[in-house]
Amino acid sequence: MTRTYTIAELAREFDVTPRTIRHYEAEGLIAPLRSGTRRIYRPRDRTRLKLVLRGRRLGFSLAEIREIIDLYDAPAGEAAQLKLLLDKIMVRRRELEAKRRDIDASLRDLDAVAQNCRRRLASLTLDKAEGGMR
Amino acid sequence: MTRTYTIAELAREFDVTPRTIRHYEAEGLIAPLRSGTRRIYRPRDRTRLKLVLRGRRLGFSLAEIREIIDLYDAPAGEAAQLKLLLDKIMVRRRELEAKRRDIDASLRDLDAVAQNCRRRLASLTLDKAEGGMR
DNA sequence: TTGCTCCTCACGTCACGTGAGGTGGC
DNA sequence: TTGCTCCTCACGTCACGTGAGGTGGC
Repeated sequence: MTRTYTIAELAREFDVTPRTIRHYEAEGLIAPLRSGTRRIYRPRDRTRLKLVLRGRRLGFSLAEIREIIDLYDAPAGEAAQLKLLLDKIMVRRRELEAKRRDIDASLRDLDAVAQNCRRRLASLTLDKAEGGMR
Repeated sequence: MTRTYTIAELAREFDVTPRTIRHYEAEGLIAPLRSGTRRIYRPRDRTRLKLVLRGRRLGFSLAEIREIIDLYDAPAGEAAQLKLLLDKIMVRRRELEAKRRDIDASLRDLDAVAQNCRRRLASLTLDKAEGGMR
């Protein structure tokens, strides 16, 4: 008897609205059990939701997220199939690395502004001290 | 006399549609010059567009992107203002670091699937070789 | 005049947000 | 019965996509 979750529990845990979780189900990304009309989420549903939300935070569309998650539980298959799967994985890898470069560039820009900010602040404090010495 | 760009040139360079660029102008994120009805983009407009697109690739909303870009050319201001600016910068920094953790987690997952994939592939090739030896 | 590039509506779409109104078990 | 949580429509919004129809300079 493994743990289950209600929609509100998952919504709270991942800080999204129930509507968002229902939407992912309507799009076929999650498939919880039902007890009458209520949805029952198993650990694997929770894991899937987690993956979807991580993809969303990185700016992927739901269609892209679906393809990425499909890579995780792709059928074993033939050698040709496995090579194709490896190719797809490598394409996604490169996309993620490109995103990381974007992040690093943004961090560099922010740090430059922050440094400039601190210099101005230091010189302001200095002026004030000199004013006091006059 | 510095360089200028047409909307089609920028659209090609950054691989977006002209509509996207016009939309950012409608939202007040870029403000190109006009020659009659045609838009004329200066280097600074191009830089702004670049920043907007980088923010978009990272999944920020246009409202967030506006706030982030505003951090770059915020007025000098008083010490209190500067401290507030530094606070905002640090908030954004933490957001970016969280995104980087998401990326690293995704890369680890993908690499695990890829490794598994390569193992299966290797064992398949081995089976084939053994088949030939029989 | 013919192309080409640009323009402004304006409706469609994707990923939800946000109520409106109704149901089911402590 | 009263709350509480869940449900299903269904319309609104944000960030554009995608034509439709019209204009201006080689």
